[in-house]
Amino acid sequence: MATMKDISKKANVSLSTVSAVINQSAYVSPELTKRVTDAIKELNYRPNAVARSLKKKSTETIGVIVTDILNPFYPPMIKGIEDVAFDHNFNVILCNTSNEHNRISTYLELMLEKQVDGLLLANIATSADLNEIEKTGLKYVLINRKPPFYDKNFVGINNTLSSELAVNHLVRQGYKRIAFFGGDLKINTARERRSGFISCMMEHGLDVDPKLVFEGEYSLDSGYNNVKKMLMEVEQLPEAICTVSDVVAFGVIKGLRDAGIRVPDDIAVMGNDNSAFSEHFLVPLSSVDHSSYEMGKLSMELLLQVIKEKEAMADRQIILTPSLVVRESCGVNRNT
Amino acid sequence: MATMKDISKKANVSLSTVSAVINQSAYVSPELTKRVTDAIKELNYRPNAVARSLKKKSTETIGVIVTDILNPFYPPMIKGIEDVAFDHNFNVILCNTSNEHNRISTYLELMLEKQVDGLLLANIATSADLNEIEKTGLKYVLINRKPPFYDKNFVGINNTLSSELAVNHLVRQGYKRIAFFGGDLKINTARERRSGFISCMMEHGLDVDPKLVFEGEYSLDSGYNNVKKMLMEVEQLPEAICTVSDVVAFGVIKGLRDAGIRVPDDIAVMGNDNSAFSEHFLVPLSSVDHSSYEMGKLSMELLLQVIKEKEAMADRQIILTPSLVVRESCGVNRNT
DNA sequence: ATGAAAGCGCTAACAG
DNA sequence: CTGTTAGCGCTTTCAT
Repeated sequence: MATMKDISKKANVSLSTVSAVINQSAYVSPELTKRVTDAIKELNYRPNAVARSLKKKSTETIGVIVTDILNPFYPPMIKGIEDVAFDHNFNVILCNTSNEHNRISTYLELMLEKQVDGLLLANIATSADLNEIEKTGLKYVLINRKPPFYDKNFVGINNTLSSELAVNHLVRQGYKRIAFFGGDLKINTARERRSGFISCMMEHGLDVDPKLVFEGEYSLDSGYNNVKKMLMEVEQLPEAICTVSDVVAFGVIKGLRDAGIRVPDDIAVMGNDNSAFSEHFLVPLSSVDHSSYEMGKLSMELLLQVIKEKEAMADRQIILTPSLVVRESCGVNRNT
Repeated sequence: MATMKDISKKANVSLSTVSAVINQSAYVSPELTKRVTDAIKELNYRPNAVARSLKKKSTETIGVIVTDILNPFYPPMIKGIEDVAFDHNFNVILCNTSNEHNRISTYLELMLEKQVDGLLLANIATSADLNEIEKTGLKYVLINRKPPFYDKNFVGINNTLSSELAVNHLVRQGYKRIAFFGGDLKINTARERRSGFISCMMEHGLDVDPKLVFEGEYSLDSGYNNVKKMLMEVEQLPEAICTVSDVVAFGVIKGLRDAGIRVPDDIAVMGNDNSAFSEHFLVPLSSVDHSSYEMGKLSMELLLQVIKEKEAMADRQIILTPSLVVRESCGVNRNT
């Protein structure tokens, strides 16, 4: 690879002149400029970003840490991140922990060593994890989940509202006895969606049967297993099931099907997330869209601001508004 | 951030001693070693990978270029890549062209500047693209698709066989009049799958009606539109449809459904890819698994070898064997 | 076995 | 306006 030195020789100018034309950081006479650009072309010169980074202490690279790229929630988010990174000539180092929690420390160290300019982390839910992140001293923004009392840079979604949208739809469809298939209550999104469900039910003057409120995980298996459990333990089945996320809804529908229960004819099922595939699922899933592409985009834009700002800027929490997506899994309005 | 210099001062040893203990590149007396490691801990020192890279001319970073991370084909592949990268302390810079073909040049330049140790590129199908890649002088391996006459490092799948598996299954189910919904014939995978289909049909002594062989793209819309076309143009519908990929099959099934044609009762549909959601699709899709996770893994392993080898090593083409996955979309055996 | 010093390719004072 | 020079943080001969 040609270096700046090669260019300076070829063009018969000094190093700083070469640097000046490359970075347009100072006026250079048209003549010298041409000599330099010609030499660059001739030698097919490309600046060495590693050397530049060493000097400038900035790599124009950020790290993105996600738990499982196989989860359909992530690809749109990553695309959003990558799109704005690309527009700003930043690169994205992808770190996929594959749900192995201990990988995160290793990634954090690697990112530190590689001198990334910042970090984007999806689904950090515990103070312990947050601590590790803080210890790196890197700039960062959290996405989607957040640890207790977290009040720094964040972009997420109004989870309470997402449940309300779901319940309202179900109620409008005429369902009254509604179950909730939730997630891990250690995670704020699961807590908020659950409480949004309960309060909205009360708002409608509807009972929530404690036997019909399940905890679980954000996984298909969790939905499937909780259906089994419900079928065993509950004598009077619900008319509708409100789930904490689409993947859970997928599991629920599978479980119901396996038990010979039709969706939506016998029981309606509502998702939450609107993941890529819900539209094409066994039974097209009504859901609540969280626009994870937008989340990715906004989080990267926020991070970029944080990075550019020399002085620490005020932290910001961006909360997106979810929107209802009606498909087939909750049937047709019963009232009409 | 603490630097090696800080450590050397604190531990009262020379820079080279510090370097030696960090890299275990030379014997250092236990005593000095301890002084150094203590200092490292005390100052919470992390080596600066940028500086190291500048010196060593290697970044332990590779670039991965894909066309669209939203395509369910990619996440498993990327996961495979990332998993082996992680095991070797490599990082992955993700480049998502979002199907904007011109983005690829920009990414290539960025990767060059960032001095990545190598490149993994999925779905490079033209000689023009290949040329651009070659011009960078970077080490690379191609995944899945390949340009005409390409005989360098590659990991892909036996596309001919994938069609044969599909046809054999369909024939075994008793179908005789079988359509083929293909892809863009400029792409080798589409060509190979198509010719695999035709030759396997002939092998079985079955006619292939030219009106029942469609070109298209690897997209849902393509499948959908070709169904419409078929419905308009063909008087006698096929008993089964063999598709070039799952997304096409998705479109086909949607199109058939919209026309009131049931799958598999009226027409059977076979996928090819076995993408993540096929199992949960409207009608669970029978398909041919390409194990894209494995492809990702193997390609990264191959690239790592290429990078480690000082002398150019012989190029290698790894062709994986697909396997049949039977679900519901091709119905139950008609012969029994 | 340890240390001194040169240099990776670039940027940014500073001088002229 | 252009050139000289001193590093950025690290590795690696080469002496000692």
